[in-house]
Amino acid sequence: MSSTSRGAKRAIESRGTLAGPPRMADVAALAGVSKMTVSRVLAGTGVAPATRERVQQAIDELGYVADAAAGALSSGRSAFAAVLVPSLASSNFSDTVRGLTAALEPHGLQLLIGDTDYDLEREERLVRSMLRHQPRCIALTGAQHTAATRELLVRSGVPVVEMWDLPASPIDAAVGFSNTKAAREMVRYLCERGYRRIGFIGGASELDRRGLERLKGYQQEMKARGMSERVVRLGESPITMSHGAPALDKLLQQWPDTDAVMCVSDMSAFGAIMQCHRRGLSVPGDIAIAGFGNFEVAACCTPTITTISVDAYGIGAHTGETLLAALAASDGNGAGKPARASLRKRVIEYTVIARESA
Amino acid sequence: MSSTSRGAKRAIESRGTLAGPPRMADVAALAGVSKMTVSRVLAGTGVAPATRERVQQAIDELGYVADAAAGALSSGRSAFAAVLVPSLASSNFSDTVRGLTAALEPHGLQLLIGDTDYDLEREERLVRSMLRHQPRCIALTGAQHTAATRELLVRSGVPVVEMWDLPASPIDAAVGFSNTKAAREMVRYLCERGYRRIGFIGGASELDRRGLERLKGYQQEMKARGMSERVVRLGESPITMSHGAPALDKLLQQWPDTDAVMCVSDMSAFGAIMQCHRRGLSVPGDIAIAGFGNFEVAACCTPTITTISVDAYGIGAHTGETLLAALAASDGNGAGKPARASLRKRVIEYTVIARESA
DNA sequence: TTGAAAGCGCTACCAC
DNA sequence: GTGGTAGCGCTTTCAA
Repeated sequence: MSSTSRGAKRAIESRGTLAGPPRMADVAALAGVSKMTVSRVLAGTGVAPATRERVQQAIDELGYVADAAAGALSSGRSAFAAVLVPSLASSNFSDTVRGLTAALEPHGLQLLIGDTDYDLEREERLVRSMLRHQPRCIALTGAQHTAATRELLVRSGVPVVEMWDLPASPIDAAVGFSNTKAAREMVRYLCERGYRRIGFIGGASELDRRGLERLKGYQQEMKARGMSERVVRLGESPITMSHGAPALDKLLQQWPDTDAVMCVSDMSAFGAIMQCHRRGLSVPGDIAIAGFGNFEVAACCTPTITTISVDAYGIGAHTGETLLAALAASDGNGAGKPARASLRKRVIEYTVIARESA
Repeated sequence: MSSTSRGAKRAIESRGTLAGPPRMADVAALAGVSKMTVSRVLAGTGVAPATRERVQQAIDELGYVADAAAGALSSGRSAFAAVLVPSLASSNFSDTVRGLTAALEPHGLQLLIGDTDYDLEREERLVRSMLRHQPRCIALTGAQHTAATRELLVRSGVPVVEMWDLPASPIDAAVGFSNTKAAREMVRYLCERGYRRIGFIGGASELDRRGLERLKGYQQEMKARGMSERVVRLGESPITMSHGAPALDKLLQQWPDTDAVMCVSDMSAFGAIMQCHRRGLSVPGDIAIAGFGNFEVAACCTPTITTISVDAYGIGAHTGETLLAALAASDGNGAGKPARASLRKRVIEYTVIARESA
């Protein structure tokens, strides 16, 4: 656009030489109909079969691709749905994104995916950036957000679902489970198996809220049973496989008689188990190790890892359904009731998967 | 918009009662300037400090968020960059996406991320869908696409980079490496270590093109050395951890004297190693096992896995830079030279990481 | 079933 | 440094 003015660009086109991609008007001209008819063909609404055929041919011939920005501007509604996850690298969250995609894509929604990197400030920036595209709905991870993020979200009037947690006061709605309760359940499981000197391995930073919730659950249940805590926190959250080994070493150094370890995730549990192998400790003979999340590695590793299974894909799928319901509700109303009014909390089940390691 | 007409909506607003989110005109009115000045403040161009201050206050007070669709339509350029990867669940590809994000986000580009699920038809649908949003540039994975995809891409005039491979005739440019050569290098490494009866474990389907390239490399090098092939293909590509165990069993059943196994990725290598543990085979004492990709598990597992390290993040980062260069070039030109003209192939280095398993 | 006109919210362009 | 005007490409609305 540096050498051609707006007017000039169209002028060229009207002379038959296309400057840039074809527009709806070009399709209309080629098919001998009005723009409106082309628009109707694209939308799949009331056009005579013969006309539709001609228009479709013109579309194919020109390789026409409708401009979504213009459509969104004109109709007042985009086809975007925004999703924010802490990390795309975690299979847990990528499964959630897959679930969301499966639910929303068939309804013509295009996902705007963002990776917050476990950073609330970055989440705020991403929310602001995504809001510029007028998404129809938003899915966030977790209950923790900056005040500005909440404000932006509330003001946007767009239905919001928070995933992977059950916030006390959600922005609109939530689809998740109590990480604290789930962790308590794992402690209970270990106790039933006869373990009493149970340690916990988790990350050192405050970034991974769900990890902190799990630690809290461990602490609550240990306290309730009058057992003393053995907590090792090490590495930037969320800790990965490679942190498992040093964390196990530190735990055994501080409390050598530990008979079971509960890890904040299967990743660190795996690292810890590998370290046990290196130290010549048998799992669970010498020490039991449990994980969280039921990642693939937990089922493949030797010994297989006892863990808590969470339906990550289901969280995404349910979130998608919840969001769709909200959109349908707001379409039905006289634009008065906001979409979010129809949203509710939805609790996702989790289960302890007993395997070889604990 | 079901009960209020377009005109009515604005009319309400002009009476002071906002129907819907604030617009630029509302900000302008509140700040006592024209829309253009607000637009300039947002763009960060030539506005007197005092004016800027007032406008910013109005923006904050109203919680104004500019509409990207309107901006894109008016300026003729969106702020989108499209990325298509086969799977978000693979840390390899999510690292590539992170690299792309790091390169493009600082330039104000918003990533449109798509997951093709290793499906070329789905890739075509996603490309079509993304093209509707007029992305400034596109990054795809692999060299294989449907004819329609190529046509769509070429017609769009948008710079395209294909990642993770070095296509013979790229659409525009490529950032990747030869998976075939890399695999040959691993065979050579194993030979240097004295292994001769080398097997290969990979997926059964044709979906994972890069996996097939690696198989080809194995076959080429084995043939060149006059060694006979031992190939097990099992499971939907890309095969994961859980396929490693049955594949190893099958390989040893068919060729019991195998002394080394090269796996299509670290995932299957890990599964194979775990199966060796179960069978009481020592790695590499009884059998050597090598992977591909240098995933985290390769460094954490016991024994640590010999593998080929590929800079997945770097592929994304370089792709981002390549794309940015193309955009800058097209901005500089008199809109004549298309952006893609300045694109070239870029070869990414890989190295064999010698670890314990082979 | 089809078309014409108006306008969505913003930015390029040119005046001042 | 600032404002007015004219669209960007599409869909809504209403008339034929």
